[in-house]
Amino acid sequence: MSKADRTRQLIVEKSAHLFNQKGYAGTSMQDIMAATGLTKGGIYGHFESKEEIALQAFEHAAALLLQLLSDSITPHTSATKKLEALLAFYKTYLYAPPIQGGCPVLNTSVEADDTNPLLRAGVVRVLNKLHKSVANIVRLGMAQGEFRTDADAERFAILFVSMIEGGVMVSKAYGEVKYLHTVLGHLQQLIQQELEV
Amino acid sequence: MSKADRTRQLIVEKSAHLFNQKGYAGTSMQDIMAATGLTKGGIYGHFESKEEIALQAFEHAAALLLQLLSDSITPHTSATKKLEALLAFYKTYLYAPPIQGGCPVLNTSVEADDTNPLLRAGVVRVLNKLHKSVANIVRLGMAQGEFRTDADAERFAILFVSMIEGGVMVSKAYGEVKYLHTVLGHLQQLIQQELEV
DNA sequence: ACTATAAAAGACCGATCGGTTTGTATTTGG
DNA sequence: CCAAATACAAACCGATCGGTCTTTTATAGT
Repeated sequence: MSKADRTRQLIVEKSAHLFNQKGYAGTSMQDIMAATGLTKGGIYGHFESKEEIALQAFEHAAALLLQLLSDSITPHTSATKKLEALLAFYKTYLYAPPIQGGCPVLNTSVEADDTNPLLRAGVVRVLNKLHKSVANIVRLGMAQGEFRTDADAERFAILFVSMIEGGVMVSKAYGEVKYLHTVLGHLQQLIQQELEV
Repeated sequence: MSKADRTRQLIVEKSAHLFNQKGYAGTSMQDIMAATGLTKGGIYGHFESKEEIALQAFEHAAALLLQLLSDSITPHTSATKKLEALLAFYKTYLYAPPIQGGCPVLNTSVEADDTNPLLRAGVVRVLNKLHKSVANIVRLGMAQGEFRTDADAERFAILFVSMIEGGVMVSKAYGEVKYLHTVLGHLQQLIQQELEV
């Protein structure tokens, strides 16, 4: 890994935390300089604009999240266990978030949906992956005979993702995990009542 | 209503739309000047800082939302009808939002939870009101014999609010109402399955 | 209508914004 | 180990940031 690549990665990782906590407009190049220990010359040698850094930072944060989710579900063969692994992941999410500042999809979406088409497009791509991930698990459960054959995988995936994002937002606002945990509890119940045979 | 009061209100109303779409950090005094047709002198005669405007703008947006929700539920006596009126309100929410830019609670919460304690405190207060509103309807339904006496009003309120916020966020990201509608459909189902006798 | 008062305009402030440029270190391939 | 290439520091740029202040204009009570 070349020096340039290492520096690029440093910038992306450090600014991912900044953007996720302070937002795109709320994060200045000064913030990125302080977090990386670099000067403007060093940063703009690798990126041509603050926006490009923000896009890369979001991609990094999203990739990390998707990787952790993937790591959670792959050990299990049972679809129920896979879904429960996702719930377990989010149960500790607010205590030890991979990127400080909460869910990058939620944060970026709310700031970018009316202002930044490129970031918004990135959010949509990640949301699609999340939906597909969950829906695929449901379909696997149907194929493995764990879940009802008339289950609606897409609908369940939408409920799963929306509810968790909502729970994360409310819990972050309050600074209490109770709200997210209530939502996760309901999702657990939903798996049993709507999916399992 | 004095000239000063009218101007204050103009500033609050116009900037509520701006902050809700572009965020606190993303909205400049220039934006507020352009939206109100006033100059800095005219604005800072009524507010002492941008933050004070943002706080008032959030209170205004939240009060408007709570008023519209109240207007939706008061005509009905049945608790089921009241809850369904809330669902109906959110069914058209993204088409004709009272304040452009989506849910002010969601938007403000996501930007402020890590950066602005005063705004975050406002968010918590509004979320409490929303939760109480829904929980009170559930308790009314229990008292009126519509809902099971063992229903958990607080838990239902948390699910109600979290799911809608999550649905709004995902639908706004996609620019499609499908996601919010799926969530609203599930809530309708939840009323029948978990609440009604 | 007149006058005391309040509201708004507009110039102005230092600080900071994102971004560029130039010179100096520091890598890196031969 | 050396030279061409690259990475970074630091000074610098115009524009814009939030906010102040003085002056002019408009409002309100009498």
